Amino acid sequence: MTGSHVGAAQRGHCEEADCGSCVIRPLTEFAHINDAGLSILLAARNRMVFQPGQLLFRSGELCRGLFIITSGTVALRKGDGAGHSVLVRLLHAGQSLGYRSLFAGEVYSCDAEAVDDVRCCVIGRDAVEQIIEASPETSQRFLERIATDLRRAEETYMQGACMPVRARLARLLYDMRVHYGTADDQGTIRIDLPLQRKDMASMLGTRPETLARTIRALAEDGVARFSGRKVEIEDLDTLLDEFDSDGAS
Amino acid sequence: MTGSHVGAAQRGHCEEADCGSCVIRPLTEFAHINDAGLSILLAARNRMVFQPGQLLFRSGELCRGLFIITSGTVALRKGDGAGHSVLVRLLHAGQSLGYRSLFAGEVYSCDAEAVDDVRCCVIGRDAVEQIIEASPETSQRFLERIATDLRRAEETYMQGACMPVRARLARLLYDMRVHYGTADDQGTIRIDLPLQRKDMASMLGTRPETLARTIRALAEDGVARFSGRKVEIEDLDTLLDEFDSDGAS
DNA sequence: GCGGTAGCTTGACCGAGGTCAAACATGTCG
DNA sequence: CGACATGTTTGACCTCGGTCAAGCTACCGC
Repeated sequence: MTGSHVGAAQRGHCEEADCGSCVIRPLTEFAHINDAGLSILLAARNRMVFQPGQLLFRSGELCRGLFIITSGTVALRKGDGAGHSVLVRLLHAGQSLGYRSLFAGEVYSCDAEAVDDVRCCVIGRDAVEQIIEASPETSQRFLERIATDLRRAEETYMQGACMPVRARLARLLYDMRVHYGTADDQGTIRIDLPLQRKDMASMLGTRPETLARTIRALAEDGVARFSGRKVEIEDLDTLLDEFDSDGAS
Repeated sequence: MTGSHVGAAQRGHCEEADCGSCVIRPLTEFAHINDAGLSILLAARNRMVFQPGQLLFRSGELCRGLFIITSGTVALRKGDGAGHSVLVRLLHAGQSLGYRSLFAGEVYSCDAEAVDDVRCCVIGRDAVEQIIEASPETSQRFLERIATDLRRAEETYMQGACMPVRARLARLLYDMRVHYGTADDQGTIRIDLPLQRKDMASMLGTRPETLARTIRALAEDGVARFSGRKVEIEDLDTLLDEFDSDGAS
């Protein structure tokens, strides 16, 4: 996995001269734009690379445009005035970011931080407007996207309000399985967590200490075995029970 | 209260035959549609009235279309599988609802409940699509709207995660002041809360008992005086301090 | 008036999770 | 390799807020 961004992968995503043949674009809101839109996109897109920890943008800045991740993972972080900071969500290849501020006409409300090596294309806000004008169904895609984000945000809020940390952790693992997990033939799931404990904690709206304790509790109950950033889950159903049936053991 | 929707109030909002002269429309996402859009709107809109407690739609239903409130207040409620229910937000005249499901192409994720007597116009989803087609800048308005909602949802989430109930209550009062408050010449603010305690509590992500205690605490500290659904706030600054400076007294 | 029914408030208790501090691991760099 | 910094885990403690149960208070119909 460590070598995955040389060779095929590197060549795979938008590293070609042409957006038209980019393997990432079909995953984005620009999947179905017409030729007029495509040529605006091609002219405007600006490739960038970020090291782990670097910020794509920071809260309070004016929205320069739209970022489209072509490889890597980006974390959206929101800090309250005081020390507290919450990791709002993780974004992966094919997902765009910055659209919220772009469409609301507001400054960024989050920091966007590269979790690993991140490559992305940046499209200036004027260009985005032109593309939408040329290819109006693009707004539909963005409406869809934000509307889904909104539901998820509200669900996350609910979970924070009425589920214990343990159930939220179970759900987080369940979700991480998709992007960072593999299953062997016994059905054992192995997840390679992309985050350190304190970031996991801030995704769950809790502290590293509590997370550590919760992890131990899960381990003691045989739900999941943790070792550093690696997790092994023997049986997915036991994990599901953690949040389906309200954590009642 | 029972007689309030006869006479002036009834005549004021969209009770005319014509959407063009509707005093509410300029507040909505359809403020600037062209004549083509306007005539689709007029043909499609369907006026409805709801009593307090009635549901405009319920979670899980297919999205029939867009609701535009012309008078009254609507509460969006979200319940988890178990007994828990959270009041997500309040909506007022000029605001639309149902757009999240409409654009995401999902079923409703919340119950929408009339808080008081509510009048609204319903526009079928096909009509909304046609209006957007006729007047594409309408999508911009909706993008703006949802993007703002998303930021607010994320802020609410943060607050729940890292502010105590007391600070959240202070902020809620501060926000309610806009719609339900008046200020006299001494600067005393009087708010007439639209909700009963249990709904206030569910907006704050807490229980009525805790809310009652918090209310008492605020009263004892001279921040706000409560009496039933009436609140008096002598000095807005003391209220602001409650959440600006992290509730450190 | 008077009982009934919601809603609201209070008290007593308890538990999940936050905080502080210290030990332990895991790097990474000279 | 050892030294230092950074991340993780543990323990001890405490507080905020949830829960349960009991009074209050208001409003409503009779």
